[in-house]
Amino acid sequence: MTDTSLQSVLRLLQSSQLIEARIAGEFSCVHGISVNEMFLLMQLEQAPLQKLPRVELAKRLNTSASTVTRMAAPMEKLGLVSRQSDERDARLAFVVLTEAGATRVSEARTTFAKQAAYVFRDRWEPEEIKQLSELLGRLVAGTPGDLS
Amino acid sequence: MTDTSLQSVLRLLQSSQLIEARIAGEFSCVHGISVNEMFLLMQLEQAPLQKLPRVELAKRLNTSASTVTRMAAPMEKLGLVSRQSDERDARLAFVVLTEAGATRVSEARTTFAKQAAYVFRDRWEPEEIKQLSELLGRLVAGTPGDLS
DNA sequence: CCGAACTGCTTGCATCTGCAAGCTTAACTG
DNA sequence: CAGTTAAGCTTGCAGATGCAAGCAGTTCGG
Repeated sequence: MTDTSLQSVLRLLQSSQLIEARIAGEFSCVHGISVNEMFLLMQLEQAPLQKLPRVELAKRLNTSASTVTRMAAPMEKLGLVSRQSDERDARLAFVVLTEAGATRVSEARTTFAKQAAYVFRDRWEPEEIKQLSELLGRLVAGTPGDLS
Repeated sequence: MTDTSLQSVLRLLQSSQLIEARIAGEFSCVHGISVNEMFLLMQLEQAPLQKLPRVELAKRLNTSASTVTRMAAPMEKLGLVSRQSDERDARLAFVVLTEAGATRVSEARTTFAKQAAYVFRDRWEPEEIKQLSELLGRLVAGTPGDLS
């Protein structure tokens, strides 16, 4: 008799790997950015002023500050984000979404949505996808970086 | 108006990151192996003869052959798996689950199950967890490495 | 029987990531 | 006000991973 929670988490991690592997290659070829880079842009897009301090961004992406530093550098060269410091607190270095970044993330989301739809192609009723979305929503609810 | 498939996949990837981050540290401290190493052992455990060729193992773990080679090496030194070649086909190098490996994966699964249960602590009805498990089951169904 | 194509595995290289240490700046304490 | 502590960011180092190349062994076609 297998534990239900165990089975859920196993399947969750496994399906996540599966989907990412299926999506990642084509996605980055089309848009020149990785899925994680899109996530970064989406976090900025969602922020009130389209900008966030690096530490805050790290929390929302479930990653470390050093990773954010290293992700932002090449994206800055591409002009997708820019750097901005705070007048009050000279320690803060905001990552700011540029217009080019906003355009890019919009295009990327479209591609991503198509790939997501393909994951559920046939065999899935709209109602079931909605159900899955709501259940997963409870797992991410209340976390700092809740997209969607 | 957000697309439901998009939302589902976003939440799926995000919750996967979240859960892995929450679980990984304690897990590897307790058992001396990573979650991915446990997955490798579980694949062997599930195989008919508790052994698999490296390429097959790679497919089931959704990873590359080189990763399997590099994961197996240290685990062999720990005595959790051993290497065995095929009499008929000298190219094949099976990864074989040892008794020590079987013991370890059993212990690890127990810890993992506790951590999985903790993910759903309060706010989740057993029925909901089951529902989530079944929906995710449809995503992994038919894939070569379906655990659970 | 022999060469060509293929399969399974390993290894060099590049990339991504986290941790710990270090730097700069801010806040707190006596 | 000075010294200490803390916060934000970056960087050196180590570990994990994928791709492409290379090697060994098998299979297929003539």
